[in-house]
Amino acid sequence: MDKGWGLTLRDSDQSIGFFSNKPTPPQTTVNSFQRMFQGLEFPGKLGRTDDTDATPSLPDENRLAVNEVDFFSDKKRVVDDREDQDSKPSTNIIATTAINKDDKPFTAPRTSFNLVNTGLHLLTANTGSDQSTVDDGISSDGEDKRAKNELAQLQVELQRMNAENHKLRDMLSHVSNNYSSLQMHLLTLMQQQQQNQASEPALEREIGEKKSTEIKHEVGRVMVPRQFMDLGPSGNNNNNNTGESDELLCNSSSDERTRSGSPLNNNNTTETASKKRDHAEITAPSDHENSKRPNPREESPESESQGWGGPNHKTPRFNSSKPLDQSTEATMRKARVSVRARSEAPMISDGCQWRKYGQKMAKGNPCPRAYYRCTMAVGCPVRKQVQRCAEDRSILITTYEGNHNHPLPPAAMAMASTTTAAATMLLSGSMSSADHNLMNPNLLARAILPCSSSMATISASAPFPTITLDLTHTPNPLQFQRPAATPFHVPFPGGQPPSAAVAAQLPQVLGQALYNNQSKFSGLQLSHEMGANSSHLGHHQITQPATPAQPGGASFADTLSAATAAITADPNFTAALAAAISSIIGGAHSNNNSNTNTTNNTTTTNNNGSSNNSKISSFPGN
DNA sequence: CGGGTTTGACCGGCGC
DNA sequence: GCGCCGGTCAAACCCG
Repeated sequence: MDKGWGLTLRDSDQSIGFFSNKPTPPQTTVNSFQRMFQGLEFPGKLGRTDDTDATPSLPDENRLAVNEVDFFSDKKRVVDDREDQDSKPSTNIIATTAINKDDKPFTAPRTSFNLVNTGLHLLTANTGSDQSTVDDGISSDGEDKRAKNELAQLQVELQRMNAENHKLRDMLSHVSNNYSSLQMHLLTLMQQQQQNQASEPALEREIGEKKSTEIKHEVGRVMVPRQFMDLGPSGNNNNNNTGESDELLCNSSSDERTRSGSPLNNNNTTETASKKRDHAEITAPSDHENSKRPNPREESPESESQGWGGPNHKTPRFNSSKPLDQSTEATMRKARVSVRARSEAPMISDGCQWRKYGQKMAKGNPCPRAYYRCTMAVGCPVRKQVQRCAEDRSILITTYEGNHNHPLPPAAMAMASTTTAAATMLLSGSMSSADHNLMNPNLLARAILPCSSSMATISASAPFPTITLDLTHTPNPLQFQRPAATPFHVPFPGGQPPSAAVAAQLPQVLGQALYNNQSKFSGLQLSHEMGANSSHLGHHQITQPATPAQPGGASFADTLSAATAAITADPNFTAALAAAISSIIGGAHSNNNSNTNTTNNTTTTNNNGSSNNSKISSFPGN
């Protein structure tokens, strides 16, 4: 006897019903559905995974009695534990259960639901022997027992599904990160190819014929930014300097370094850096809580090699057995992303979890400098320094280093993307220490970031390449001329000092801007406007709307105009800024969905800052 | 009690 | 060689 059953999702004014005229309905009571759905995630519509034609029509014999129960009549909301849950419309679940005239319980095979948008697989728990009845509110003891059993089953199933959901989410994050890495890899290669074609003459003019050959050699090497996720050891790190780029971007993987047994080393590297630690430490990076280590100096590789650099970074653990591959880490200069923002809070929110591991009084600044390391994963090499500006203590300076070696929540991807993008760019500009003398970093910076202003500076000539986002100044739109020796500037649309919360998002914006600009202009600028006109493009883009500067065909100036309009129209700086950046980069990656998402997300962003939930944009795949 | 913070000590590089 | 300084450690402490 066919028994119909149904489930209706009511989203706003729309009701989506799923009815089955399969021979047997799911053996689940309404209350079971309710219990099952409570606590589950319903970001989207509900569907069925069986091949049943979900027609609302029921066989006549099934239309005997219908109980429609609002699962959430108790006003309990289904809480999506994901970060973006707030932005999702609430969905009420209505279960429509058809029963027999005589209220006999259904006998049903195991029927599965799919939460379409989430991959959640929802199975109605039942067994052939455990029959459930429609809960009419009047339960006998036997029914109570069955209900309890069913509840237990459902809870177990729910836990299992939640675990599966988490696993799937993690997998998705992982895949996304890998995608990002690969894309950056590709773009970097493309850029380098274009640089080879376009910039070498300029470089040769600039640095001389003799050294240009070295640069050609260098550029010809694969400077592959491997970051975030471990993409495996670089295949051609035999070169003395190549490893640096790898290091900058893939040093995040402490595991990799551990597996490799030793850091990369550079022949050019003075071995004094590693002389004292040669014996150490190819130890397992099981630290995280290094405070419990008996020998603190034998800490995880990343923590050793990923010191903040400067005169003190403890990079070098020279392993003489691998002199070539390991050399780079000794000379590794850490790419840093420094964010200056006005904030009264002790720390800007960037979506990551940090553990403070030290505080020092830095010279020349009465404010102490705090040291944090990422604790979202064991052995994550990412660290940051937080210090207030000596001149203006309302300005908080946060400096990030390293790349996360773990999946990131959306809120944390902003900073991670930034550091990666900045590192990529800085790598392109700074290369190795040896080549650094040959390569004008600003030259490369111009190539990567044709727009310039006063909002961000890139200091590739520092001991450690650092990009500084100065979010405390009003950008000067007229400042587009960059003397070759001055730091390179990156403009940030928006004419007011953003809050720290916004600052937490801006690195993402910058990162994406860098990222996109890098790909967008690497060929364009270098090939067409390299050199004296390198600053022209940035101005041009602002002032001449007709510039067809985007591969996607859209006018860059148009997008900037739109950005300006967005900024002026929207008091919400975050949203406006995101819209602006989205517009700016919109054409760079026509296939980059994140651009679209940028705008979309922006419109729903809570600008106040709690940046964790606001996703200005996401790196492709990050 | 576990995790985070504080803070003095320590380490290592660099400049003189 | 020595001192300075940035970065890190880790025991003690704090807090929920």
